[in-house]
Amino acid sequence: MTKAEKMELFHRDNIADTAERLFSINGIEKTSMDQIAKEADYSKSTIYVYFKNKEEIVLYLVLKGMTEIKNGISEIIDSKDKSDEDKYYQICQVLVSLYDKSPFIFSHMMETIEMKKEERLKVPLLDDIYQVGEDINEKIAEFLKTGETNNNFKLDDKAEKLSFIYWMMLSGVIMFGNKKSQYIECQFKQNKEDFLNQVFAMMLGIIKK
Amino acid sequence: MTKAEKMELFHRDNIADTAERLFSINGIEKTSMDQIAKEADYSKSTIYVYFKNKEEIVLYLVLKGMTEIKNGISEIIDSKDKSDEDKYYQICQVLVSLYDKSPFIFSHMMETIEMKKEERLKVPLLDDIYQVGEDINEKIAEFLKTGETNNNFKLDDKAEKLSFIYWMMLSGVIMFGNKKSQYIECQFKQNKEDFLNQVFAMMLGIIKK
Amino acid sequence: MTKAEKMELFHRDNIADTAERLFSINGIEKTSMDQIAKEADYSKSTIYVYFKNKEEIVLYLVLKGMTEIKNGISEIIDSKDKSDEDKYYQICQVLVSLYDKSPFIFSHMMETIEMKKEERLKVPLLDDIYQVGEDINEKIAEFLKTGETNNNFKLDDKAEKLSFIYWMMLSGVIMFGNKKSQYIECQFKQNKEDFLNQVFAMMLGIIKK
Amino acid sequence: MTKAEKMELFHRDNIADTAERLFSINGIEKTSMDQIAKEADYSKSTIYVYFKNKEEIVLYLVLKGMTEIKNGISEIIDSKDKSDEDKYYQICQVLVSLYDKSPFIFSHMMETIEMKKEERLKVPLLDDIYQVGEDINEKIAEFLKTGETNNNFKLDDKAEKLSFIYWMMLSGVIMFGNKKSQYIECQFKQNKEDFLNQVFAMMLGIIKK
DNA sequence: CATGAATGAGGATTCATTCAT
DNA sequence: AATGAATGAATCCTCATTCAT
Repeated sequence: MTKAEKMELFHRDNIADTAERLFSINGIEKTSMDQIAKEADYSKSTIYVYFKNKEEIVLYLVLKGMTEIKNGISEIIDSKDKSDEDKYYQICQVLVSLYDKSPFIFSHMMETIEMKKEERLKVPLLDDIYQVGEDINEKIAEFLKTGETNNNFKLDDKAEKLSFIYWMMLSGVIMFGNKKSQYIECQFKQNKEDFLNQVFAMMLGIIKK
Repeated sequence: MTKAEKMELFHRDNIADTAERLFSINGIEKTSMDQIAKEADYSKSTIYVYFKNKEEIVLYLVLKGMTEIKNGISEIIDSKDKSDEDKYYQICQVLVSLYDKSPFIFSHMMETIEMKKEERLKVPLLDDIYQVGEDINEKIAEFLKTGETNNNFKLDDKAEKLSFIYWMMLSGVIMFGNKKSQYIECQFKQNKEDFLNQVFAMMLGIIKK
Repeated sequence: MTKAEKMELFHRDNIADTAERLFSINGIEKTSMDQIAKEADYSKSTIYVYFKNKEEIVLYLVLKGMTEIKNGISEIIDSKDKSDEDKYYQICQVLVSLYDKSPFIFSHMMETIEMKKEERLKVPLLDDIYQVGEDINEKIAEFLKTGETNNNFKLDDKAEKLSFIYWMMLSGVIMFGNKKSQYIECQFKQNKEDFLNQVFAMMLGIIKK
Repeated sequence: MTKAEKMELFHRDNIADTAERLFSINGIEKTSMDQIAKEADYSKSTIYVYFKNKEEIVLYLVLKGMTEIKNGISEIIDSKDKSDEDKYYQICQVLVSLYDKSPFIFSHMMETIEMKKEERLKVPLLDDIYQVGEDINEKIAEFLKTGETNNNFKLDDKAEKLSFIYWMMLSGVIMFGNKKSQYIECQFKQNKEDFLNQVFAMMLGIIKK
């Protein structure tokens, strides 16, 4: 990595981090490029030097967030001294943490995916995001298979598909649970964290032997 | 209902239906009042005669959609000649149908809920929507309890809470499943409907005795 | 006056009174015909049966207000048992009272006057307003002349002109004094009424012998 | 002052001057941002680069106008070779001139004043305007006191209060006199200027010894 | 006589993006 | 490499007024 590349990365991260903060507080739509520029202490045009447009900032952050998840769950899955059940709950926690930091990434992860690689390549980062998504799915699939081998899980379908199903249920539940946290507290006298853990447990029941 | 009220309702529905179509295609934010007016063949100002603002159109549609769900599942749950399992799958189908027609309602149902009634009452329809949501939850809770009585289900927690958990899982899964339908078809060689039914079955497993 | 005319007058006053209230609270520009109609409990179109447009309501009220002034000060001036000085202060009070009730009339009285009678006649009521204005001026002029005859006032110019000058000073001072009432209270520890009376006294000094 | 600041000032003044012209002709409310932009030959959005909103243009002009008054009358009051009476009439002329250029400023000066400094600070320029207003009042008060010392004036109250009273009378009279200039010419066969000077003379009589 | 219904014509403000320097 | 300057294109919403019934 040349010095120039390092500088570039530095600035991109600088900008992206600021954007992440603002997106998380006010949402993507209600965060203007002006705000990002001002808050990150760059001129608005400079933002456009490092990112082609607003969407690219979003995608950059999504890629970053998903990579974090990938690394987070990989580490958990690859660790030797944990039970499969522990691993499962820790994977859930990785997602919960990401939501706490960058809720808007979840909205993006729930969006339509472009299946034609050639189309994806037209938008910078889009294909990378797809790949990381696939990596995550494979990693979880691997975890499920290992669990089955270990006689902890019982899979009724292909691991890759089950992995995807878990992914979608978890994402949906975490997003929903966070949005409705007030409702949950009022109605069930239970904080969001406990509630989510209860749901995670129920979901685990599906494959637990 | 007087003739005048009928006319009013007619126009409101006319406008709302057009909006529903546009919201479903382009999303709420990217649908402008101009578009709705043009497409519904009213002048822009006339739209404002029937709806106070854009949000009211959205809420009108959300209320309508949720009321449809409520009625749909009530009918199913109250019917005498169906097994509890059949009822469950049919409830799922009600949600699936609504998504097909008005996906944006799901986005709204996943949004934060205002818990202070006095605040809800400030925005027309908001409290009605809340009430219908509660009705739906209660109805599903009732269904779960009956299922338990019938020895078909085994509930590990209060029916109302389980009802809510099912609600959020179903909503999340349907939304996610639809957004990712292409992915599902490509990866798992399975159409969206079958896929969703498989997930519904897995979820049923949680409470099935 | 036929019954029909009585009805017409009744409705006009009904509407105008409501408008007066709203104009006084929110100003003319910020009061919409919708509001007037709703508040007066007529349909919006009915308003247009009794008044050609919004401006006519304003003019109707201005005419009414100015006629009240005219009558008020005429009564004072024509009364036998008051000193000229008392009469002066009472005239001032008539204006003060009108401002309290209908501040917006003052704004109108300070507006440009159309001098060509043929032009005035094109807008309903405009010429009537002009005439009442003239009447008021003449009445005050008469008062000043009597005061001079009584050896209470000393006029340095024609009474009609002085009358107009007093009219403009009084109007300006009352309007200004009301708008700045908070400032007056804070800076001079004096309530608006006392302050205005002090100014009226100073102004009286100009002609007092 | 850097070149950039100069440019900024140049554009602000460019825009403000155009607005001033339009405001003077058609009034503030009836002048649209579109008009200002078109007339000043900027794009509408560019206007918003230099002014936050329409109100800020108004306040900018009000501040400018009042500062002009302040400087104008300060210069007059501080000059050594004029009689107090001359100074008085020249001060009146400063106001008359401002009205000729920017009548709408007078309307603003006659509006309610926000007395809570914290509230004023929320709107850019508002507090500055207040301060300049105070400066003007103090300067006139100083003039009155000097006149008293010089044995030319006889003050019956505190100079600051008299200063304010003169201010309000003058503003009111100039505004009224200008609006009614046609009436004055027709009725009294006298041009506006002479008429106003006559009124100024009468007003001077109040404090003249 | 009263009005329900409909609308044309604005109007303020926002913001992502471009481009010359 | 960084940015100051400028803007085109939207977007939501308001309201006085008309007209057929």
